[in-house]
Amino acid sequence: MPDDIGNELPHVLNVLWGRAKPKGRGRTPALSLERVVAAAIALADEEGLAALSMARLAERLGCAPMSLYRHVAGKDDLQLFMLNAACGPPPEFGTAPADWRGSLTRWAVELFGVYRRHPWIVQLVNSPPVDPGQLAWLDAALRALGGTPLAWRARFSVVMLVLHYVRGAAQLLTSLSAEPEERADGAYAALLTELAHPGRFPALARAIEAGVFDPHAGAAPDDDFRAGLDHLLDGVGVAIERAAQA
Amino acid sequence: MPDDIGNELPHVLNVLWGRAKPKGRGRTPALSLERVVAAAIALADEEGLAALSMARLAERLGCAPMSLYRHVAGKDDLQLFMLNAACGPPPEFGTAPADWRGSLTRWAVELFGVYRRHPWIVQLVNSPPVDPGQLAWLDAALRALGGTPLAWRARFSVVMLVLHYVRGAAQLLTSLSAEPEERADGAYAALLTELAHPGRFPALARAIEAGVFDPHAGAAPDDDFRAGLDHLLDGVGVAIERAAQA
DNA sequence: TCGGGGATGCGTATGCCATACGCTTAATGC
DNA sequence: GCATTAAGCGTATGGCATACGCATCCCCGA
Repeated sequence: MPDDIGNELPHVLNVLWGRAKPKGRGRTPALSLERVVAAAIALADEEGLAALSMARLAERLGCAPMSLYRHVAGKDDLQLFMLNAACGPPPEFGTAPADWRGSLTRWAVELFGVYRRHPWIVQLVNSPPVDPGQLAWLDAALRALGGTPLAWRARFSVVMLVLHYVRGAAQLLTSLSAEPEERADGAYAALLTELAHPGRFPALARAIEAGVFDPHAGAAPDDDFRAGLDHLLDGVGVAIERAAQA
Repeated sequence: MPDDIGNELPHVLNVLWGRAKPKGRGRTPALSLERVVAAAIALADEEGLAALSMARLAERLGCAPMSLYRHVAGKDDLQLFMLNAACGPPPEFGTAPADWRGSLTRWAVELFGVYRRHPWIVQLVNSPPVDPGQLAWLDAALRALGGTPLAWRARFSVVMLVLHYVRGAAQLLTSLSAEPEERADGAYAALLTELAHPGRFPALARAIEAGVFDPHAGAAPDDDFRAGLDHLLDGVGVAIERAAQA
């Protein structure tokens, strides 16, 4: 009886998966879960996750702080809903696309865009995904590898590899470009030049000299992301060839 | 005059980089920065980053909460010191080791160990590294590639690739195994089986069936980590061969 | 047409949190 | 021994999440 399990699920999950019963009685709601979540996402986008408090969210919605708790059980719940809504639908491709590399690249680039648009997502992923939004992305990535001879465990490993890369790259780029107004654009590069003396950190000093941290030298950030992704997918290609020969 | 720049640095950085002047006068300190940081690390290790508050830290040290502020300027400062201290020294290898793959593997495995021992590190990296501890690791990874024909920018890209993978893998493993006591070990797998119906998430459902999320089936977590790392380094190898031929 | 059940909106209160300010205390060097 | 200087910390403030309970208002059945 799988439905029995459903009854034991936390209420958040039942709502997320559309299992909550409609109520239809009582006072007409001025707020809705969707409005609350959308406002929370907008607030986090604009002012960062640290600025997201129930009080400030209520202020933005023009209601009292405690009103929010009629729609979300607590701040953790709210963040789960935010996560589910902010990632949006994954790119579409069939169950076993012929071009795994193109599909996975598209997946990674779009996910990168999501993380760049909503940088707070990276900060609040502390537990494995349980919402339909994130699981849809996971499913899409696994489907991108559907045409390859890899075993399921290997496919999962590859997807995690790409996911971690996308997350890390987005986080790095965000943290580098999000120095608010206190410092100029290349402040980090200048700071490193001052701190990383060649005697102590020879390789780092050479890398800095080469302009690795200089945002204006070299390629655009998105190109850097693509280059790293290509390295990564080269490795996946090796694994796929190996699996095909076995 | 580079020393002028030093005077403009935030005080935290001067302390981190050993540029703070000794004082020598006044009441003998009962606390020390080292003791405060060590206690904070222990607290975060044992009870998680969320449980780290100035009050609880003071309690653990047997002092009043406000005493801590004589050694750190605030909680952010404290966390920077924690980051610097917790990562420890990176593995040793020369400036241009012959075996880049072995060196980088060792680097990644040891860093993975650090993240597993101090899971909170992953949660508080929001800005680029400015402390000697983290920069030493960065330098070591760049040195691991010292014998390859890659350009500096490409080396940096590879290091970031590996770094992101290590971070992500550690975070995933921690979040999967850290379900405190409320649920059994394979609870997440069971939950997914319930939620991810094959009609909606075909690939995910098949992956779950294949036991991807089952902690007892298949390889040990560390082996999974090594397998993913090998995929990744295969890709790096491709890039290195390409650079050698050019 | 009109109660009454039921959910909504929210005022109040509690307890934790970081931390600014300034007083007390004690060690150093003259 | 006394001035100087920094350490330790008591108190207070303002923000935070959120438990609890009441007032409000709407749908539904009579």
